[in-house]
Amino acid sequence: MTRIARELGVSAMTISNAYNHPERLTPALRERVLATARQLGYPGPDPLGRGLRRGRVGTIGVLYDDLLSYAFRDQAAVLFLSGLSTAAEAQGLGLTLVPGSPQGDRDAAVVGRMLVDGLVVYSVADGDPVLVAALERRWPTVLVDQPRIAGLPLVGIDDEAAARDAAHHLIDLGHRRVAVVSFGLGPDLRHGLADEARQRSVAYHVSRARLAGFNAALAGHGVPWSNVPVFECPGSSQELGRAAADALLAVVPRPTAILATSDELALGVLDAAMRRGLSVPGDLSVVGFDDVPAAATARPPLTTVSQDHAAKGRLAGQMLVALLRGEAVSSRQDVATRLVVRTSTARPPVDGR
Amino acid sequence: MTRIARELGVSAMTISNAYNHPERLTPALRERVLATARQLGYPGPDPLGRGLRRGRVGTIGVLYDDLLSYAFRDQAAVLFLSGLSTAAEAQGLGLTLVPGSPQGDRDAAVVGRMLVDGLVVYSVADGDPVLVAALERRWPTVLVDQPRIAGLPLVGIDDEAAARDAAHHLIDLGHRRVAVVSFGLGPDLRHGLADEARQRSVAYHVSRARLAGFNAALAGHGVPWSNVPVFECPGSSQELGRAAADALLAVVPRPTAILATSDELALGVLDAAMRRGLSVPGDLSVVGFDDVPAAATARPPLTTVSQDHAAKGRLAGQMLVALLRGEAVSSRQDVATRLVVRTSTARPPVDGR
DNA sequence: CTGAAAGCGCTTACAG
DNA sequence: CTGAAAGCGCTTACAG
Repeated sequence: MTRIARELGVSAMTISNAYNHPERLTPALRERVLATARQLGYPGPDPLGRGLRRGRVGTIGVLYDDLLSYAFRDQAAVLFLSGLSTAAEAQGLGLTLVPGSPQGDRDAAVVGRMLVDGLVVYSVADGDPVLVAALERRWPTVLVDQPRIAGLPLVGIDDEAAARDAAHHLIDLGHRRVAVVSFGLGPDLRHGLADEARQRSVAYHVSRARLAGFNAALAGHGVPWSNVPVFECPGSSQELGRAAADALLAVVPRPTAILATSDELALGVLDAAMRRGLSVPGDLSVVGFDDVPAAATARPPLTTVSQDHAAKGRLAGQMLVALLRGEAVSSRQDVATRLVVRTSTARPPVDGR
Repeated sequence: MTRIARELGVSAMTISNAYNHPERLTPALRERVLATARQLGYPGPDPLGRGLRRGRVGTIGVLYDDLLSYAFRDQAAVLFLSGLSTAAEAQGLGLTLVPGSPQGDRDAAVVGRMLVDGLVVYSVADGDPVLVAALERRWPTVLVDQPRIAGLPLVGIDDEAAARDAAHHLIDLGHRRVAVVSFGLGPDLRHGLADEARQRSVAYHVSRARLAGFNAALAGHGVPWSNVPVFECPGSSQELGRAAADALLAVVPRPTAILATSDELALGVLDAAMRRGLSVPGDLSVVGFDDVPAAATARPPLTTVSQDHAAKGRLAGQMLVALLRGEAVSSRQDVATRLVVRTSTARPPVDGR
């Protein structure tokens, strides 16, 4: 910047104004500044200098679960980020995704290097060391799909009620042999049936709440939770859902219905059923969660819990923007959910097997 | 930092040393510094101040294609990032993913806000405005799966030769009615058969090279390229591959083989074939590209072009680290590829339909 | 083992 | 319409 100033015989401040307050310069001078900059290869003000002076860097950080490998395989997460980036862009804010390590051993030191003005925390495990370190920085922060933390606004859905409705729907249809396919209960990538101890130590708010909702609805109608196998997948993808269903459907007598905690998993379940020659919903009913676009076009179209992921992202972004402006923000915003009944659910087969 | 210094009656420099050069302090003093910091809620040196002074922020940026929505749906991209983050972490460098906008209208202004020491550019479309703006910043940069840019080191594979081998394999088996399922030819998210004009204007290096390889092998053996339908998908996912195959397999006479430019697409093709009751490889041969883990476990296991994505990421990371150190770096590093023949390919059906 | 000084690149009040 | 000065938070030589 000094180079350009010297070259033109003007002050550094004039260069700064050429970029930040064009109206303060005569158009001719501004043109001369930009032309000289181009010529000397000056790419515009260094964001470090600006950031230090302004106390703002113009970027929002997104903290998500360790598992980069799965975080974006779920259309729900992608829709959320798309809504968030819409809100950020509207304010001229950039978005930085702080990646996890695929081995799940992300180093909390990355937090000390983060150059952001605020943070959106999206479905991170309880006690995640990066989360802990980030909270210490006391950035303006919005939580999404997380347990409450005092003083931090939260965006979410009523996971437990939504899950209860989903399970209720199966009960109403007459199902009594129900199994669950769930994404991670903890950050340690377990894969397989989750026993009682495992279920008691769930580290993800969303998993905890949805299982609790399933439990409440089923147990309330004569299906003891201990009779409901819960297959845990280390993420949310069709492949994992398929593998989980392969395990659950090999049991005799087979479950007549499967509740999945995401549509991606549920789509995998549909696929596994088809590969085994089982008819959905004739032999097996399947319920998803999220209502991603693929749920409606699946074969058969998926009964699922609908929520507006993009709206959730936009809302979180707007709340963070308000926080950055020092405006008051409501401590909790719930996005509505709604059970969408399509044709992947029906009464159980008459022979009950 | 000044607060802590004042509180303890020491200089700011001592505080800095407590964090950056612990050995320069007596352990007792260091402990006092850290304790006071904790007490006063000081989270450690502000990375902005450090960055400005050091001329380094300790973070590598990754520029990838506009489409966040698809970038991570492909296991190949995820493996690449995992390799890259391994190399970055080994040097204590953070990784910042600069997200695109899902609508493909990412604003080049984000570049002016990026706080990074260097850049890895991963399969970005020719002329992408963010890429153009980023190159103007003259950060140390490594290109991956991109066309050459003078002065910038490049990591890649010989896409054209690998594609040629894949197509050759089908020719050798006797196939003459071949179709192609390709991921994006341009950043504009088209979906459907790509005519000649579209194929001439391919904006992604990788798509261009692979189509050229298919073309060379097929045309060289009596299968004119104009007879080979190329179905373009706006990304790389199983769903898109399935939809593409549905379109291609509806044609009479049906192709006896499909070449896909990624395994994700090929897995979708397998699924579409199965849903139509077609046997693979009895009725249809399918070839993928990438050899992601799911290729080997697919049903049937997928014939595909194998490349080591994680190694590619590690290599790119190591080259960027060398660049940041001012070390010399070779201008081009190719990762090996190899056609892995599994059981998704065989001779065409005798009746040829 | 600890400190005083300079300066990284920028922008904000305040003058003129 | 343009400028001189101060300072954002830090760390690096250099002294002592």
